[in-house]
Amino acid sequence: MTLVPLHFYTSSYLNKFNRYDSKKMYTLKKLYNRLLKKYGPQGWWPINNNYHLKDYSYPKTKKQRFEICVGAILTQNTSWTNVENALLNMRQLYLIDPIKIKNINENILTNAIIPAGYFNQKAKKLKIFSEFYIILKGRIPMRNELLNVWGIGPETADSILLYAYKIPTFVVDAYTRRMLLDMKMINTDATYDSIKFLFEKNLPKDYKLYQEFHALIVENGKH
DNA sequence: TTCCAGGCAATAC
DNA sequence: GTATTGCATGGA
Repeated sequence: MTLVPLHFYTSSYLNKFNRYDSKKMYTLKKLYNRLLKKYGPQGWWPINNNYHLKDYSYPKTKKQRFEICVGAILTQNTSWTNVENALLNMRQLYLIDPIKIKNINENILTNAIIPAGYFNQKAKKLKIFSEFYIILKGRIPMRNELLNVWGIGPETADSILLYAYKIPTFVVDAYTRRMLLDMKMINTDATYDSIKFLFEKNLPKDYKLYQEFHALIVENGKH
């Protein structure tokens, strides 16, 4: 399977649906096109409260990369508006920085992220993740390394890899599962990894496509 | 008032 | 190994 740019997924491409595509592949591509047409590009991951539509060059700086990681942890089971308020507080304290987070008094950090909910747990998670991040020294983490960090589960790990590091790994969330269940493409007992594999097997490994697809699924889930 | 959001770890069975 | 429970704010 060749790498296909985002623009390739247009209705004209679907009209030329070819016999080498599997049924699942066709279904997923059709789903993607339907969502993209309905909601338009989503511009994820938002950086500094800014959605960069059709610009897949982010993160542009190390600070932006780390901000995505922080946001991915803060948004666990929490609405993004609450996370934005927590990030706002953190920016005012110059806390979008792994060394600052590692060294700052945990109570101050906790206080800053109160709007994000689960603040005691998340403060601890940010501390632990920051130490891990510092040790990386800029190296791209392996998925298993991320999963071994306390507080980082499969969705957070994949979000970090996909949006902070542009690694084409598909992010599965509650909306994704619900949607595929409705489409009868999976059973209720499908594991996270099996759902992730379903997308990765049937779509080109294109980080732009995965970034947009996951964001569109979330947007659709909100409706 | 109740329910749930861009999950995860700990505990129970 | 799978099912349940605690974590917590803010908006609908």
